[in-house]
Formats: sequence, structure tokens, C-alpha cells
Amino acid sequence: MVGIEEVAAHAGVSTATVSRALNDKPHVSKAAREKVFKAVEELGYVPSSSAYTLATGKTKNVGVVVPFVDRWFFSVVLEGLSEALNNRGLDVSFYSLKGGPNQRSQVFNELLLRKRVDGVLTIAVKLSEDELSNLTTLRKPIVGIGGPITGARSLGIDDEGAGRLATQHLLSLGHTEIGIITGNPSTELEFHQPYLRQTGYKEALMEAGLDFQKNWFAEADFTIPGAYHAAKQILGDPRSAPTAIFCASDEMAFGAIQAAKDLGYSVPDDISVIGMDNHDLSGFYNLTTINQKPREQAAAAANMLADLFDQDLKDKKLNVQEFHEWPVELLIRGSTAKRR
Amino acid sequence: MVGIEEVAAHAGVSTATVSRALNDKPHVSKAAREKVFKAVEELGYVPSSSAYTLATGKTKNVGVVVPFVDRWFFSVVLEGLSEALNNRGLDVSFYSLKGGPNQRSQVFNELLLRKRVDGVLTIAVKLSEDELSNLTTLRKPIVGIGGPITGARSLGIDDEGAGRLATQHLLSLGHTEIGIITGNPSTELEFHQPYLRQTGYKEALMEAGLDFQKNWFAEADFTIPGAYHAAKQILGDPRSAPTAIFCASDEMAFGAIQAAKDLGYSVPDDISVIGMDNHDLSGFYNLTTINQKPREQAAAAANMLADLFDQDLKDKKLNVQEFHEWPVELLIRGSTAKRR
DNA sequence: AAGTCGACTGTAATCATTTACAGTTGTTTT
DNA sequence: AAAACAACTGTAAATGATTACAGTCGACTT
Repeated sequence: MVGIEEVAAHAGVSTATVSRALNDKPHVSKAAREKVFKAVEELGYVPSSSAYTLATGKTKNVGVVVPFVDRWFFSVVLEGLSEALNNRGLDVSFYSLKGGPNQRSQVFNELLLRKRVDGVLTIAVKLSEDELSNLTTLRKPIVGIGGPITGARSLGIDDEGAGRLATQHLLSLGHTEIGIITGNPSTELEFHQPYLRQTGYKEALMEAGLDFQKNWFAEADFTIPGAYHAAKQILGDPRSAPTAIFCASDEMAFGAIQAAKDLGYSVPDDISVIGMDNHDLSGFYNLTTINQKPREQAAAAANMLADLFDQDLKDKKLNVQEFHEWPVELLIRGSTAKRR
Repeated sequence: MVGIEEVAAHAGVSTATVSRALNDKPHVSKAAREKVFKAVEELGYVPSSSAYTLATGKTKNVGVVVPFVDRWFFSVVLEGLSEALNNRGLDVSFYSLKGGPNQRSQVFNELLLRKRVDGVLTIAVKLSEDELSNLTTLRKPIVGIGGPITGARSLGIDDEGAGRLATQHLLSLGHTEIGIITGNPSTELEFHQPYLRQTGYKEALMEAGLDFQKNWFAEADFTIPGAYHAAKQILGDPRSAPTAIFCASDEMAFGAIQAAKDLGYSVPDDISVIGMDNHDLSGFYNLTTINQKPREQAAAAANMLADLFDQDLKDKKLNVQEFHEWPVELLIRGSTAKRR
């Protein structure tokens, strides 16, 4: 295996010069630089990242931790992170926590800690105090996406505000009987998005002088089938059915629309439905929703972390609590309409 | 930062003994082992993976290369790979090629090659000769999922056979007017799945003595909306509409079913639809399909690669061409029925 | 002409492990 | 009791880069 020494010999310079030339450092003459690159080319030299890491302490690698990836939001964010990080010369180590608590402690104790990463990006994962202090001790900066992280930088939308916004949209269309389909306890991610979105919904109702009605409330597992059944519960009895439904995710909204149609309702003529996320398919289903632009959130978070690497944090506190609220916008399509 | 030397000093043994104890090597007394683990605990020692890699040449890290991840099959496979690899003590470096040819060459030239990974898993990516020979020169084993790779081990289903099987199912129900919605050129993954599935369809038709009809053929982009529009093309004119449609993916089948319903057809009474994949939602939509079990394919591929690491390949050829055909099965649900 | 300066270059220490090899110890065999 | 052996332990070389430091060289100043 050809190392820097052979390159140096072949180019007729020292290893120090090779290193400087390859890393765009100053103090290398044009002639030397050219000789080095020629030698690298001829020998097919590939630097060893482990030697680089050992010498510099930098891995050029970030750990991305997700609870699972086979759901739209997470896969989109992962892709956004990967692209943004690669653009800044960083690799992505991927860790899924789907395997449960065992896998989680394995990830945090064995894998992440082995000095394999310069920093960590988490998606909708709330770190325990131990996990956070471990990482901070190792001087690994952390940035979270999906909600505020205690004790670290994070970025995400205001879930409560988004829930309020969605509900207010329905109210502004004249609806007063508004149902909600939110997450069930098993889907409560670590930031309690379902709970927060639901809180926003209740607040908006209260502000409008309306009461929360239990029979217009249903829980589902954030999937289309789950929401389909939940919506059937809410809409089953036409005498007590609401005229609008707020779903805590677009995928649940798809299920709810399907259920409404199967029950003989027309959307939006009989029932207005609003979702949340702006899923890739929302345009196709003509769904009014709250746009939260996960791709852009991902890029922003990736750059936030990469900026931390570039800064000199020697003396400063490493992980400071700092939530960057990502703006959302109401995206009105055809699934909501004025109350008849 | 506490290193192995401090641990050795604190435990009153040598660094060699610490290393042996920590790596479960023989020739360590019970007493020494205990002292070492106690010292590790007390000092909060975390081994440096870069030093380990430098000394041993092993990274305990595999590169997973995907064309994109925001599609069901890919996210499920990624998750399956991640879980299986983590179980075997391996980390996952994630590389998406969505950014196009630039990102691709960056991944293969800069990132993968920097001796960061022990091996590579690709999902539906066909390696160029250069890419393959580069990796082989660096002695990195490769395993591909999704179709046969020239010059390397791979695992996947028989797309042509699966297309034939799906079509034969429709034929066996008495259908003779059978349409197909397959991928368009832009979705032709590197293994030409759409083309192969379509070939299987044609073969089945031919075996049954039927001709391929151009007006029952449509291309889409593997999405629900794309297939929706494609199905409307095929089914638009009731005088010439087929009585069954084979869709090259379940997601396209969902779109086709929707289109059929919107045109006033009943599924399966008027039109039978069969898909391919066994998507998580196929049960909900009651879709007859071909089950290809991506989670299990992923686990098999991950273990295949991990086994290669454990073997001693010093003399043997590293990347041998070897395709492991993954069995598929027909999964009959309610979207197909006897021709009326 | 000597001194100063700056740009370039090379030597060798450094990073944190693994492991070959040599050395020690205690037990068993002859 | 000596020899042979097995099990354990430690020293130090090796891995492949970066970089502090010292040194060289030519140009410019005085």
C-alpha cells in the first residue's frame, strides 16, 4: 500500500512538503506542488483517513441519529443532511435507533463515542442527560432537528404554533365543529410533536370560544391506515360528525380523506381536511397543509454543525442551548373550503 | 484525553495487557482482566478507533451507497442493513448519489476510497469498471442488492421472472387484455428493473399466445401520481380498456387503482390490478402483489459482507461475480379477481 | 558586504493503538 | 532436580499521516 513516504521519495521532496501540498497549506513552491501531484497521480496514492484523524484529531465525519428512516419526514431529512454534509467535505455515519433501547445504548455508548465522529446530528431524538454530557465531555458538538433539545443547539418548527395555525385556518373558513387526529402514545416522538400540535389546536379553539369535544378527537399511529380508522370513528355518525378535521401529519390526512370519501362525504364540500408537513404527495392529493420544508431544515442544521467545526471553540462552551425556530407557512390547496 | 497508557498505569499492567483484555484476546489472567476493566470504568476510557484502524487496518465500518433514500424500498433496505450491520459490530457510512454524477464521482473517488470503510454495500447501483477495480485494488469487498453486479457478489430478485409471475397470475384468472405500467427511462435504475419486469410481462403474454398491445402500455416515474396519469391513459377509453393491469411497483399500483376508481371502474370487479414489492401499505389497499421482502434481503446482504470480513481472503480472489437469487412469492389479496 | 527578512524545505516528534518477540513464572514430566 | 512446557506479561516497533522547529537559500536593505 502506497503511503506518503513513497510519494515523497517519488517526487523527490519530503513528506512534510507532500502533506502541505495535498492540504493546500502555504509554503510550497509551485514546482514542488506540481511534482507532488504528479507523483500522487502516478502512484495512485490515497491518503489514510485514520492516520489523518490520529494526527489531527479530526474525523471529517458526523453521526446522524434517527429513530427510524422508513417514514417520509425522516428519509427526506436524512437525504438533505447527507447532501449538505458531503458538500462540505464531511461523511455521514448513519445510526438508526429502531432496534429499541438496546440498540440505543449501543449506539450512544459504543459507536458514537469511539471518537469516530466530529459531531452529532439527531432527528427527533431527545438526548438524555448522560448521553449529552458524554458527548460534551468528548467535545462533540450536537445539533438536533425536530424540536428543542435541552442543553444543545437545535432547529425545528414551533409545533404548537403550527397546530394553532392549522386550526385557525379552519376557523377562518367558518368551521366550528373541528376534529383532530393526532399521534397515539406509541408515536410520541421524544419532542412530543403530537401532543404539542394538539395543544395548539386546543388553544385555537379556546381563543375562538369553542370547547374541546372528545368525540371529535382520535389517535392514530401517523400512518395512512391508522388515520383511516381513526377518521371513521370521528365521522361514523353523521349526526355528530365535525365539518373539518386537522390531522397532525399529511400521511394521516391522506387516510382521513380516504375515510371521508368511503363514508360518502365529499372533501372539501362536506368535510375540510388540513394536514401538516407538505408531503411530496400532498400536491397530488390536493391537500391543504402546513409547509415545514424538511430538506431546507436539514441543510440549515448541517451547515450549523459544520460551522461549529470551523470555529475555534477551544475556550467557549461547546453545547449551548439555543433553539432556532424554523418558520412554517400555510399552504392552501383544495382540501379545505368555507363551511357550507 | 485518557489513552491506553493511562489505563495501563492505573491498572498496574502494561498497555499490551490492556489491549489484550479489551479485545478478548487470550493470554490474560482473570486478575489482570478485572483490574483493566476496573481502570477503564474509573477513568472513563474510550478507545480511539482511528488508532485501532491505523494499527490493524480494519475500520469496522461499511459504506452503504444508495441512489436516493426517499423511496420506500430504499429506506427499508437501508434500515435493514443498518440493523444487521450494527448487530455485527459494524458502523454504516451513508452515501446518497442523488446529487448526480458529480456527487457520484466525489463519493467513489474521495470518500469511499480514503480507507474509511472495510467494504461497500450498494443498493440498485451498478458499478462502473473503474469504480469496481478501484475498490478491488484497495481490497474492499463489495456486495450489491437489487440485481446482478458484473464482477462482484450481489443479491436480488429475478425481476424478469417476477414480471412473468405477476402476469401469469392475471392470465390464470382468465384475463387476456392485460395492460402494464412500468418505469420510464428516467427511472431505469442501473439494473433496468423496469425493463426486466416488462420483459417478463411480454414473455408471459407470448407464452399464452397473446400479442403485446401498445395502447395498454404506459410509462411512469414509479410514483403514485405518475402511475395515476399513466393509468388514465390506458383506461381512458372504455371501448379499448384492458381488464387487468400489471404495475411494476406497488406505489404505481396505488395510483392505478385510484385512477380506475376515479374513472368509475370497480377494482377488482371491472379491473384487476397487481403490483410488485409488497409495500407496507399494500395490505391496507388490499393489493395483490409480488412479495420481495426487502428487510430480509438487506439482512442477508449485510451478513454476506460481514462474513467476508471474517474470512481470510488473503490469497483468494476478493470480488467474484456471484448472484444470489432471492425468491419472490405471489401474495394474493383483493385487487385481482377472475375476469367477468 | 554584512545583515535582515521571507519563502521554502526537511527532520523528527507526535497521535493511540496492536502485536511480534522476548522474558517471566509456575506446573508438569522425566 | 532438571528440563520442558504452558500461560501470562512487558517492551518496543509499526501503522501513516501532521506539524513544530530548525535550517537553507536568495533577495533586499543599509
